Amino acid sequence: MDYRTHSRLSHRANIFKALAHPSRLLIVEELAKRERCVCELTEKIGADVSTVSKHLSVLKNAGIVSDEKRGAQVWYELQMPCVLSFFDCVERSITARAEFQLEVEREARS
Amino acid sequence: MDYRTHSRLSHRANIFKALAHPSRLLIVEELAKRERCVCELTEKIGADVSTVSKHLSVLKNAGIVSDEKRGAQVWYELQMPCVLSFFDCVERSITARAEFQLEVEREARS
DNA sequence: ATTATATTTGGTTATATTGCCAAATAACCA
DNA sequence: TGGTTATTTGGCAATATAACCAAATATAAT
Repeated sequence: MDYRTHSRLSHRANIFKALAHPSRLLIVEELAKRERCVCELTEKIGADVSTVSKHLSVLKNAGIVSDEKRGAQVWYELQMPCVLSFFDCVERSITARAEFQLEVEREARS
Repeated sequence: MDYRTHSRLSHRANIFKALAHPSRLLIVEELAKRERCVCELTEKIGADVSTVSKHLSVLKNAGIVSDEKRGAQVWYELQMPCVLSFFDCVERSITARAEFQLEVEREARS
């Protein structure tokens, strides 16, 4: 793989990596509804605030969310709404696979 | 986060995780053009065959590709073509961010 | 039958990720 | 001012990933 290709794909991989965690996916789903402060997201996720803060920093560095400080709180907003359409793609694939598995098992039984 | 939500998001995260590596993204791009055997992909990637084989197994376990053995070779095929449309989404975001950075720098200079 | 090619698997080492705690920072309130 | 709340950062321990080599397996070729 030449340097230029590797650089392009590494950049792209970083965005996938940022989304590759259940808590961060929950954050994205919540931010798709409306902006949220760290305390609200911490409540939803049920982990230590410091952990959630680090997850948010991963998403922010990838350009997926942005933050804005208002008073003592920091509010996060989704900056890449097109990830949501990929969730649909993933969901369809998961469903298709589950159905395929059932099919295989049905055939194995018969 | 309740158990059901966590399970759903973990599953989804596994798909993102499978795509979160430059070599695996290259594999997806190549398979988007046509099916490929392991040796062809190994050539393109420029890593040890065993490494490429393991990358392929990650993609296969995630349901992103499928494999078929023909003679001594194993041919891989893309099973989740909708990932390609997400690449566009990611690319647009990367470009938008790069332009934003330039803007910030321009303002800083003036 | 033996050799060569294609692919996967096991093992090891190096590196990256994740989670929590403690501490630092910042804004608000009494 | 002093205390409380919201958030981030540093550090550490546990776990997960990734790369290569060596070895195992399967097919093709001589």
